[in-house]
Amino acid sequence: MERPTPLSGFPEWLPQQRIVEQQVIAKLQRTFELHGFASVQTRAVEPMAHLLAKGETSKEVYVLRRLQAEEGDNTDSGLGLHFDLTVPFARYVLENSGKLQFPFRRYQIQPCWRGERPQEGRYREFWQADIDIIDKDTLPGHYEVELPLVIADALRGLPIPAIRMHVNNRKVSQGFFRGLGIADPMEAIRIVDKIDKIGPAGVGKLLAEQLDATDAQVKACLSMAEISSPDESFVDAVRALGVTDELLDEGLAELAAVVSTAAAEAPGLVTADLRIARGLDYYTGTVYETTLDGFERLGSVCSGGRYDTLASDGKNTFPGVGLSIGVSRILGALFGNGLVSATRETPTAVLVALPEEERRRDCDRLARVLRTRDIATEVAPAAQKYGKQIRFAQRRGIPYVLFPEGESGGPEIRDIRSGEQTPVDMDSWTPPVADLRPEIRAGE
RNA sequence: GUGGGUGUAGCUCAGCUGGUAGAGCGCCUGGUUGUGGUCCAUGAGGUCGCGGGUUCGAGCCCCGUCACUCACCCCA
Repeated sequence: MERPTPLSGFPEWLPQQRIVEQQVIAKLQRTFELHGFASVQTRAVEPMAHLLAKGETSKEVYVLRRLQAEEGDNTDSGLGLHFDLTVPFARYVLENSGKLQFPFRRYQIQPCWRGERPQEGRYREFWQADIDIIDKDTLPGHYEVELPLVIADALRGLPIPAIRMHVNNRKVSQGFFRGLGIADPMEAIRIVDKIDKIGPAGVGKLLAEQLDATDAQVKACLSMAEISSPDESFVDAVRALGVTDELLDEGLAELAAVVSTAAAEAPGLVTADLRIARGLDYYTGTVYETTLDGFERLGSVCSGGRYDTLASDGKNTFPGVGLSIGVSRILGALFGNGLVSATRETPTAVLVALPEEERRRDCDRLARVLRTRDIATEVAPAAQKYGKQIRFAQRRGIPYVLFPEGESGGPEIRDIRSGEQTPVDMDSWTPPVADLRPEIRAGE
């Protein structure tokens, strides 16, 4: 086999990076459970009809197909890999609605696939950590306030840059455009969302060309898009533009509730940012986008929103609200800039040195004793010179080497960072907690 | 799908107007004969992405192709 080359867009981490990923995921998991979210996993595939029906026509879905199809059979399986975790979850809720208790809070940490051209921060296979709260018939607004706080809690304590959550409400944009007399409010939302990329002039041009917006309308749209505030003051700013609409009022009230509560509970976390739209059009209320300080160019690392009709079978409707952390996007950026790493690249805390091959059984026994106390231990691969064996540990970041027989005649443990070596009682010795498992840290 | 950039040692990269392929780091071995890191000395390792063309001669020029990468689109 030729030497393989990486597949663009399908990242694979090295063991040390994987340790970081595992610990990040473990932290997310712990926090989500602490907030009462139950874990759910869904299959990798969904029926194409389901994937595409949710307004995701633009999504580049990977389609599943059997290689050994019947001759002349060109049809695919009708299955596609999911591109997020919200759509599969909505399907799961409908399918199991009779067995679930509502409101239902679940978290889901799985890979997703999108057949897009990869570039920095965008992969074709990537992990999302998703939380959603879904209810039957109606969903109280307080959940839209709760979710950002859970996310902040989950990311707190990890060695990653601060996050800033930008929040808007679909009703605000939609109501505003409608009250303004814009022909196609949804299209207007999409255009205004590009303001960071193409600037106010570009947005104005598109609004005029594609939606026949008048100069006055364009001006009002741009003014609206520029509104941003860490508190409720955005409400007055919108009112000052003189647009009245029932939906707009509703949205402003909801958004004000989210922002003011967040400001009180987690100062600096949330900003009302009226340009935020989100491409996915199943959102009906609050929408969230999150930037990492210093990595704004990456785009959003945690997005979501409220959806009222995504999970609906015509008879029953299950409105929900959710947020998804882009685990791969965050880690890829941090790894790429050497901002986070693990203290070692293996779980092993102790390497048992091997004096000679004939003593391997004895060394295995020593290792077993430590393992009974949850100390990750391995025996040296070969009875090389001790210098080599110590180096084996050092290269991997293993903090301790255990010598079966030191000068004292009994087992001795060596902290290879300090070089300190002391006789050890095999039945009681345990490393400091910090050395028990690899830990994640800022920097390389 | 469209456009730009880049492919040389395990990694990061030099390689002049076309003339027999280099460095740093890493790795092996030894100095140190069974206790690492520093230092010193050695050594191994390359289909120059792949295919074709021009030329006495191609890593370098031309054509094609593949991969990676950046941007557009869209998004975690």
